[in-house]
Amino acid sequence: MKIATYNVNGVNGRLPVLLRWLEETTPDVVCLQELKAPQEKFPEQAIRDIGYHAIWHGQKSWNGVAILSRSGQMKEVRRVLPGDPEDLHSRYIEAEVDKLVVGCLYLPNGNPAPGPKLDYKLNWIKRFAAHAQTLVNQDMPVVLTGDYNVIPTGFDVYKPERWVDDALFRPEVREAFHQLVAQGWTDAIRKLHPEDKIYTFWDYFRDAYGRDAGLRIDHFLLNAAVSGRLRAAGVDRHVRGWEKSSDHAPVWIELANAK
DNA sequence: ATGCCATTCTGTGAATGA
Repeated sequence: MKIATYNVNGVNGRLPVLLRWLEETTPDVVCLQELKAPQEKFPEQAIRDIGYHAIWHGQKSWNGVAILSRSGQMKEVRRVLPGDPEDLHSRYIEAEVDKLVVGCLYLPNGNPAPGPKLDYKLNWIKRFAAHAQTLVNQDMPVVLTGDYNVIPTGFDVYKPERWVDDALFRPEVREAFHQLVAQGWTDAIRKLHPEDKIYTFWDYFRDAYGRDAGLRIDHFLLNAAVSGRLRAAGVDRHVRGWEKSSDHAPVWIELANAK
């Protein structure tokens, strides 16, 4: 089965691109981030018309996450990240689908840093790590995917020295991400492509895509119950080159069927 | 250091993004 993640940067403004990509690649499960649409403005019918059942948690103007499934048998587990009832951002949704637990996340950006946005980001990672700790050792296969807004290493950015003070690459952010992974998660893209330069985001500015000045910030973390089924992983880079594209490209993995 | 571009909306610029 194929699972994909895509930060769409506006699900309604991006709808033609999203539908074209879904019809072209037909992933079984899709996690979307940055819907930038209130709950009632999610384009459910257009997505249903091409064969996907959807659950989503919208928010006006910002954030927003969704999970799509072609099998249609999806059981929502939660639509908020536990740990802070005051946090109203729509940044996490989790479901059981096709005998997997799928967590779809949009981790806070954190810029400008330092400052309250970086503090919010670090606190969000802490809450996410606490939740991930409850999932990592389960017998159930778990896939946590989305826009992590973290550049894991200097190899994951075109010019690391330009990013040292940025909230996507600051040492404390990288350290928090590495501690999360060290719970026992597999970074699926890097696992299968340890030597390749792989980016998932290219800024709209300065022809970043044309210069391949990218970042790897959209990730798949797999627990041990599923990591052995990982068969392929990649980035649909060409989608970033389409007219009216998101600044992110879709990222995907393929899993062998369960024994 | 800033702007570079693109999204959304209690809009016509501001806030946000990475």
